[in-house]
Amino acid sequence: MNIGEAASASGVSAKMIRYYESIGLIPEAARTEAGYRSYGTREVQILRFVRRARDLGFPVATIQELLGLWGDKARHSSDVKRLAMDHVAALEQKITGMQAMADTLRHLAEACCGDDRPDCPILQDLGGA
Amino acid sequence: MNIGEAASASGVSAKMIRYYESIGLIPEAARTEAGYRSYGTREVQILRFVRRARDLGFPVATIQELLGLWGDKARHSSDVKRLAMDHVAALEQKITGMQAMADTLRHLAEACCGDDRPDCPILQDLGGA
DNA sequence: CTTGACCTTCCCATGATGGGAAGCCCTATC
DNA sequence: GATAGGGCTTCCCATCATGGGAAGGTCAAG
Repeated sequence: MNIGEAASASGVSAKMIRYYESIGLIPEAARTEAGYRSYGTREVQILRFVRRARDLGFPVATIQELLGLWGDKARHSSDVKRLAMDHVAALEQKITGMQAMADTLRHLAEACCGDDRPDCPILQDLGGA
Repeated sequence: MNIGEAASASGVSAKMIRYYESIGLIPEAARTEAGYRSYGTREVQILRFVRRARDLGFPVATIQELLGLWGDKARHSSDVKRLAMDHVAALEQKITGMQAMADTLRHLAEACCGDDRPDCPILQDLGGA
C-alpha cells in the first residue's frame, strides 16, 4: 500500500504521515525499490490510533506515550488513565479560560446597542475606561 | 519612555511590542538619536488596548480592526458588536469541540479501573476496538 | 572609565498543519 | 515503444503569537 492509500484508509493525510515519521512518532515506513513508502494493515492501524488520539486533542508528545503503552502488554492501566485525565484537566483549563472570555464579551456586547451610533461599551472597556 | 518601561506599564512584553510594530498592528515608535524606541502616554494606551483585546482572545487581525474602530469617531457600534459576537461564536465553537473531547475521555476513563492491570478501555477505543 | 543594565537587530524554536515546486516513478492509452 | 497524467519523493515556506538568545551599541551610576 502506497502512502496515498494508507492516508485514505487511516484518515491521516500523506503530508502528516511523513511528518509523524520525521518526528519519530511512528516508525520509518518500509520502502519499495523506487523509494516509495510501503504500508500494511499494522501500519494503518497505528495511523488510525494516532488519528483518533488527535481527534481527542492529545498532543503528539502524549500520543507517543499512549502508543508506547498500547504496545506494552505489561502496562498499568493507571498510566493510561493518568495521561487521559491530565489531558482532560488541560482541556478543562482551556475551556474555563475561553468561557470567561466569552462571558465577558457577551456581557459587554449586551450593553452595546449595536446601531449607527459610535458609543460602545466594548471599546470603552478595551480602552481602559 | 523606553520600551522596557512601556512594556511594564502596558503589560505587553518588549518582544511583543517590537513584533506588533513589525506587523503593522501599532504604528512605528519614535526613536531617540541613539535609535531607542520612545513611547508616550498615548502609545501605552494603545498597547494596553491590545493587551486587553488579546486577553479576551481576539486574534491580532481582529484587534487591528478594533483599533481602527476605536480611533474612528464616526464608527457604528454595530461594527464593533459584530466583531465581538463573531469572536464569541468562534470561542463557543472551540469550547464545544473541547467539551466533546473531554466528555468522551471522561466517559472512557470512568470505565478504566486504573490499576496495575493492562486492560484499558481508553486504549481499546483508540485502537479501534 | 568601567560595569551592568538596557537597547538594537537578527535568527531560531514552538505545534500541527497545509501549500507548492522540482524531479522521479508507474501505469494506461495510443 | 512513447507519451501523458497522476502519484511519489524531498525540500522550503507559511501559519499564529510568543519566547530565547547572540552580537553589538548605549546610557547612567559608581
